[in-house]
Amino acid sequence: MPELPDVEGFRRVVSDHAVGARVEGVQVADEGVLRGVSGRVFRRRIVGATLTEPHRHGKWLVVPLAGSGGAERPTGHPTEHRPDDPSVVFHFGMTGGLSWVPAERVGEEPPHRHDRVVLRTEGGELRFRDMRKLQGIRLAESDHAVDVLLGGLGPDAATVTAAGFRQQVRPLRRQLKPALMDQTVIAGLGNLLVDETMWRAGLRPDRPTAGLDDAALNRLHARMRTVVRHSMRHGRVPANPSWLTGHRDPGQDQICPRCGTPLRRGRVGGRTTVWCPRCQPG
DNA sequence: GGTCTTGTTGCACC
DNA sequence: AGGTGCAACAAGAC
Repeated sequence: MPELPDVEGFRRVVSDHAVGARVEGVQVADEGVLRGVSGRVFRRRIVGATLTEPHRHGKWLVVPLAGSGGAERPTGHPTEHRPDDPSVVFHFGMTGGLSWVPAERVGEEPPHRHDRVVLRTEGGELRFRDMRKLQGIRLAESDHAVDVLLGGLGPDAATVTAAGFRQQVRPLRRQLKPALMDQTVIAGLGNLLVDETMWRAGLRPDRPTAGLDDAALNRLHARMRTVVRHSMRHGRVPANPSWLTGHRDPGQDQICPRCGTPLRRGRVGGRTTVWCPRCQPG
């Protein structure tokens, strides 16, 4: 599932329920989702720390910690994140997710077999579930380490300006869809969002980026922003009848909701791609 | 069995 | 250097 809007939904889960909570325990059911850190170190760093306001860049979710690891401090438990405090950094791959289970419901909601890591706080549990373990959880030791980790990403798809978008895309000489999927170009777009965006912009996914003038790039940017913002409100890419997303898959009608033409299905940039041959001519 | 999958990385190759 | 294609990661659906 997770593209930018899904990750935004996970950010809200943390923001709405877990900010200010002190981590009392960490269960690592499957160490395979921890990247670059052992379960032991991860647990030691996190237990006793307080979760602070999360932020998202593209498909990455950063949860900064206040205070870290074990030792009680004379001042009590700090609740302000400082630049040299660590952050928990999530990437959800294709099948990851984050949910909040309030303490009073923890008993009724037994662990799912794909719940890989659980952070327990007084108010409830933050559960990281991931079927395939294509990505996972990292621990960045400081804000600088977060910057290094995420430094290669392009501007976030939800906030990039038209000028920023043109600047990123214009120099490229490649197919449009793989360009937009590339997280170093624009961060946050996945397969569904990109197909939706190009369908609305009337551009074929396999057309070259070269030849798109400022007006075309501005239009593409505007469509992208509409798709991304609408999806963010839903916390996922909506399977709305007026969206390509509601028609693209076998089991759906696979008819363009705008013109009724049968949709085309193929591979572009190695990914399953759906487009309307009439609305998206060369 | 085979093929497919809403993500990313590393590598060979052009 | 920038771009492309493929395998790998892992686990399930059809």
